[in-house]
Amino acid sequence: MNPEDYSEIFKALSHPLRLKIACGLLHKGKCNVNTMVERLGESQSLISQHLNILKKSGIIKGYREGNIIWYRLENELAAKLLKNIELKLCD
Amino acid sequence: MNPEDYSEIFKALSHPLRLKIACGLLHKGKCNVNTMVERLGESQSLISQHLNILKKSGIIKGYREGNIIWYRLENELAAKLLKNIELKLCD
DNA sequence: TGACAATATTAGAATATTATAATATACTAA
DNA sequence: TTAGTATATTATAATATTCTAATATTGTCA
Repeated sequence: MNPEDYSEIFKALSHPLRLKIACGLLHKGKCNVNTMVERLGESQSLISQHLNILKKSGIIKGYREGNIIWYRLENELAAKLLKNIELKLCD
Repeated sequence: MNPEDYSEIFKALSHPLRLKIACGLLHKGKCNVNTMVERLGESQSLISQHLNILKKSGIIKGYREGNIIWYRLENELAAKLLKNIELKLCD
């Protein structure tokens, strides 16, 4: 991991909505898009776009189960970083 | 601290150069601008601009000592986050 | 004071990010 | 197959970030 790699993780977490999503996943374990849409009160498109950014940075992964895609946190560094954040942020 | 506050800290650390600066300060304790310029091989203006971003986010503070300004990490959350990063990044 | 050293600020072009709106894709069940 | 549900993608306008080059500020010392 070089500085660029590290800063990419920080960058992925540098948006309030992505931070909420990632933090939620840390504590809930998994979540699907529509549930995030409801919980976070943002449009489906916006949630999906931000999920994509988290996905591209390697922080989360999606697993399809029939009609639904479950997202999970899949990055140890991100998990460690998120543990420094107060819980009440997360749902 | 709300999600926006947290994400600002991440944002400040989301650039490779700022991450190097902050990580350097974590481990060296303090540093002045010209030393950073030499160590990081970037222009004085660029270093100064990025220091300003770190300063505005409340991650670092500068203390003048005559002609020189010493920068220090002054944020507990940032310090905790940076401790999750491999040391060899830091000088 | 004037010259110099250390640092900050500004302007501007190039590029990246963000949110909205509209549309597309993938799967399920009837 | 068709309708419906869940999610992804695309285009676009607005805004923000980044870097470079030039200039300004602040403090020291002769």
